[in-house]
Amino acid sequence: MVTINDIAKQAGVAKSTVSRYLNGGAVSEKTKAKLDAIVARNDYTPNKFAQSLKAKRTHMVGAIIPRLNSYATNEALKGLENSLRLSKNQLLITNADQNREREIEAIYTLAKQKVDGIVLFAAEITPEHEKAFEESATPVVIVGQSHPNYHCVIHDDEKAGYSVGAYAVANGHRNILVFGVDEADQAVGITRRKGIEKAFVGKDITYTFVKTSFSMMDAYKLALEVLPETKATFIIGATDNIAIGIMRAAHELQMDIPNRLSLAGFGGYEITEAVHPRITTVHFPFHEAGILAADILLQLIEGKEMPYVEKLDNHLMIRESTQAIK
Amino acid sequence: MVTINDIAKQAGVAKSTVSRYLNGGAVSEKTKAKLDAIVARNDYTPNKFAQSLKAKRTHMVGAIIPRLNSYATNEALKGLENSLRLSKNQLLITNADQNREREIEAIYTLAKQKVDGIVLFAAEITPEHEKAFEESATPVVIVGQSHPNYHCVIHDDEKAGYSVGAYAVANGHRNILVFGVDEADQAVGITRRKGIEKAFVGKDITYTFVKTSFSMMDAYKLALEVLPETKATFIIGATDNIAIGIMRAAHELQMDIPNRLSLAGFGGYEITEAVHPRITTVHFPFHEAGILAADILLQLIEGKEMPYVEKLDNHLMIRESTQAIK
DNA sequence: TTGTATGCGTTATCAG
DNA sequence: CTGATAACGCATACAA
Repeated sequence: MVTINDIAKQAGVAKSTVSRYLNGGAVSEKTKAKLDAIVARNDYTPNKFAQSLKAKRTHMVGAIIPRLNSYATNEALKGLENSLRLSKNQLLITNADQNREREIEAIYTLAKQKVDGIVLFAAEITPEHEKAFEESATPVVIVGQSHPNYHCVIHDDEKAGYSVGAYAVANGHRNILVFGVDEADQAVGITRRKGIEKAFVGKDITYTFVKTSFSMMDAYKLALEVLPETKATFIIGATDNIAIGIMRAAHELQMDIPNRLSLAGFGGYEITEAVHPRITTVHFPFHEAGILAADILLQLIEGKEMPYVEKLDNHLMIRESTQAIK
Repeated sequence: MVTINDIAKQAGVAKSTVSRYLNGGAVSEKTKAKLDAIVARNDYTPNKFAQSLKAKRTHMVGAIIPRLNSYATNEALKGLENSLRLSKNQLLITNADQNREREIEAIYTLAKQKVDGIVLFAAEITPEHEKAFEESATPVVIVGQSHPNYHCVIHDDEKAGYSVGAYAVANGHRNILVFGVDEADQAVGITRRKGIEKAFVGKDITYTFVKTSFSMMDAYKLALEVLPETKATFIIGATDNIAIGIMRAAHELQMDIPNRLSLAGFGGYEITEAVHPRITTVHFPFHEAGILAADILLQLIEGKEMPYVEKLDNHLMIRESTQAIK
């Protein structure tokens, strides 16, 4: 490995001069030219670890994601990585695989790696999370959930829920079935649901709520039980994945979508456009969420003050899986 | 930040003793007990950078992936990360976003970060790749493509192709349409196709090949053009994504699957089981590929010799999207 | 503008 | 079994 010392020797100067040259300090034109050549010839690059040891700045930021194959986090990750790359930072992705302990562990691991900041794609913020953040003393941005003590990038889940609920009502549906998730997930389990229900207030709607998980397969199985008995004409899945699980069950049960049943989801995943019929859904700006998270984190790392909550907009996309009651 | 020096002072020993204690060297029971307490109390952890500076070993390995939302790479990544975590290594994921330049750039970036090794999920290995690997002098494992100069974990694509081709033939299909991809992707574009075609040799098959990309949308658009005219009774998509694109087009064109058209794909993606009808496909052990890649890389880092090619098996999963000719 | 000296936190060597 | 010391590669205060 070629070090700053090798360069200094070849150039016949002190290594401190080379260091200055590298970091934009005062160097004479002549030595600068000489160093230009020598550095290029050896294609020398400074040792990041030696630098970090001094500078206390690693130019690495960690991301903790709940699982790898989520359209939402993947899109956000893309935005995040891109912004980070432009500002010469490296993204370190850790997959917690839906496991809370691994999520906490990841915070500590990343802190040990001395990342400059952490982006957490969260379902839930527990006291253990807070403790871990406390101890690691690292700037944090949370994506997808809101929390009073941390900087958050969130989606307007209440609006999203309301859009779908109001759309169903406006199209004459009076019996509506919702496949939701546990309240542990604040954004989806509580806020989004609240938005949906708000649309029903004072409207004489028969409304049923059943609880499932984020898994396509679980939604499918539950739908297989629930659908045959339902009188509902409009079904809302709390995510597009859930909607797809429901759709599969409906197909197998020969319940035509949208004639027998309207179906809507949330997310705007690519796959909702590839199935038949295409699924009505709410499009969330996941990519922008990633970019925004990078922005905020970078500012935080610089020591700047930032607003605690950034709420992103979303909009309903009406497609063939839903129709008005005749 | 609490350092080895602080610990040493508190314990009234030399820091070298603490270091030995930390790294399993010879320490008396008494000082060991004392250090146990002090280290715990301060919850001291060694500074990774100072360690890396000495050890020339960062315990980080880099993964370069072509894109984030690929079922295949996500599964492999999961296996990879898990194995790495068990051996106390950190995974650094870099998304090249289908861009060859960014792929090359990533190799250099990771090398600068001094990762101990690199796992490349590749579509194609160009001379630039080779050059980058050469210069970075880092152990490399390539997943999904084979190359004579590097350690590779590959799938038996020829067998996979043959399975599907032979299945179609055995079920009486005589006119077969294949949606393939460019030959730049050796594994899918050449080997897999070769396997398919091998099954047709000497069988009096009318065989048509059309070329598309890996994108679901592209396959859909192409299918919309090609399907109306085709006399084929069996369609093979080179990946499950392509198959899904074809399926959407078939739905829109009111061509019933499987009665009018049998449809098969490759991969075993979860989504093939969630659509209706479920798609016949070849299941590849992506997760195992990741685990195996981690294994090999770790050995390589230790300086051990390893076989250059590991080929993984796969098997056909027959589902409702295909049926025999009546 | 340049060079010298020192420290960052750790591990390894070697003498005690 | 322990401690002093050098070394890893770099940045910087200070002197020249």
